[in-house]
Amino acid sequence: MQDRVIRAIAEALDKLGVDVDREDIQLERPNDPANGDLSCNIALAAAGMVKRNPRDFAADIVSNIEFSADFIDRVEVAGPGFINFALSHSYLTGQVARINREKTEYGNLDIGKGRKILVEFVSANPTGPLVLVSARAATVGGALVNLYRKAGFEVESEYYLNDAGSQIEKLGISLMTRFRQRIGEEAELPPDCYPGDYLVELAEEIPAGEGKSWLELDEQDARARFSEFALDRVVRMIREDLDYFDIHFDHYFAESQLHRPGGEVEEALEIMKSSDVVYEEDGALWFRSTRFGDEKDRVLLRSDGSPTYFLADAAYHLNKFRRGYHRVIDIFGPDHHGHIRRLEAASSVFGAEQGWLQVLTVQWVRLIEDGRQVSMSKREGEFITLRDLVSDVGRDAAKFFFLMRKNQAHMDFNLSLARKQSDENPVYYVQYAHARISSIISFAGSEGVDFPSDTECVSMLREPEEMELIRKLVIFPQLIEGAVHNNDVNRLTTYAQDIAASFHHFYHVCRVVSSDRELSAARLLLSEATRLVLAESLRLIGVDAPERM
RNA sequence: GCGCCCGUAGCUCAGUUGGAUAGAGCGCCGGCCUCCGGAGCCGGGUGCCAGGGGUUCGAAUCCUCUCGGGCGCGCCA
Repeated sequence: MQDRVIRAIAEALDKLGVDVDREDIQLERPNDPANGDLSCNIALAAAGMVKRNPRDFAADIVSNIEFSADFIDRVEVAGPGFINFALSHSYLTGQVARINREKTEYGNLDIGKGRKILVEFVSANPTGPLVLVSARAATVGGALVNLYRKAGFEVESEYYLNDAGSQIEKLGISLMTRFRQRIGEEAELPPDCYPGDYLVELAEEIPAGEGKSWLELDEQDARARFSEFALDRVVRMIREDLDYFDIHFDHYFAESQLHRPGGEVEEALEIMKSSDVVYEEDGALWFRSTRFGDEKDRVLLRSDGSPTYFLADAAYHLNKFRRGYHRVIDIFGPDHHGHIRRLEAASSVFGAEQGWLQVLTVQWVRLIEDGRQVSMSKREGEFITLRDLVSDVGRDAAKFFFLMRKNQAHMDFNLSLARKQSDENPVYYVQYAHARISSIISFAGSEGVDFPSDTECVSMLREPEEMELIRKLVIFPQLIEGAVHNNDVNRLTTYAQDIAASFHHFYHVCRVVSSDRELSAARLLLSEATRLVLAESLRLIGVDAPERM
């Protein structure tokens, strides 16, 4: 739709002998409907170049522009020199028929052209249950995956499992301590270990005989046994949490595999050495990341020769790069934003182009109840978890609320509001619209009004509320495009609320099922088109679209 | 001190990658069910868009400085 308009403007400019890049011709949607459906500012933007008054220039463009009447029925100059286009009635109503035809494929785009991308998210350390930030990241990541798929990318989702390194050792020590306590030994949890109750529970699950036999091994082997046991259970717990939240990953990528002999850790090191971006100092090996805009250089190998967390992370990105993704998106928590530069630096050493790695950050979530902040830690070492939140407010409300904010903004999560199963809660507002439409459609069927095989009847739609609704349904593909382009999944929630509101307005003014059979058929098609767009928006967000509630 | 993020209505936040008169939800007040779902609709807003400067036809949006809040700044992960 936009392409057609841009082409027509470009042709008009050609006729006037004005040379403008097609890229520079941009369309937008005016907020005031009096200004039409699409607006172009090219006359304003190019007035300086052609040394003309923008309004006169715009008028010249308008008089040279050509459209078929079934697409655009009005083109006019307005304000300081905007060129405004009003879509024709037959084009708009025709879109209602189109949505009914394309169904869930409406809004599918081909900007991905089947290229592969990877979205890595959550990736919380497997040392305990998932907490709130992870829930937010899971929601954003899940929606992003859906969105990119809709835009024509081949998308894979991945969870990076830090199953190596010191925190796993501490996890083992923590569990070992809990086990000792369980069998009546004197044992105290060392500092820096994990004090959460879940480890006490895990210690109960270890068969007593087996646990005791582990304790008889030498210190290091004993720890390893407990670590292994803890890791297995905690990972299982995390997967269950994600399952419960209905977020699924194509891959779980274990850090430990990077450390295998000849693995990516070694390779990444070799590449860096041969790229002349490393140096030795104080017995350690450093990456000269400042050369790529990082604040300081980073250690790759400690003076005892062991690899840092960063080296493994870099190696992980080398692995991703070799897997041939067109683009890789990482979603980081607020405490990791300092890692962005160094990973971009490492990626470019491995040969990735600028922009290959896109890192999004999600910010902390504060819970608010009755206007006051809820303390995030229940007791020492126990934080409010994803599971706590979901069992409190429900999956749909949690996801919807997370996506009402842009991901890089801090958010106050209004628990009292999210819990309410009433009109005040925006999730139910949107879901209610979907349920209501479903109900109307089945009512229509019971009254003998069915979907017509011939969709000509849509031309009968002409009430202002009908047209307002149609205009909003028509922008769905552009909404998807903008959301993908900016990695802005939160636009979908705003849009869904907007569609729901427009439907309710329509519903209160226009009776769908009436004695006028043709009009009823037309409104049934409009209702179904709305339902399809709502359901699809909710699907992308990861929220159910119920037929009854 | 340095870096990143944030600052928009009483509260929580949108704001279409620089556009025309800045929007929604919550809260508060008042209306609307003999009729397809009242979890709905209609009406009620004096916002120095944190503040100063700049860029241009045009700024909540871009640049710069200041103020306020969050998070980072380890041979931890």
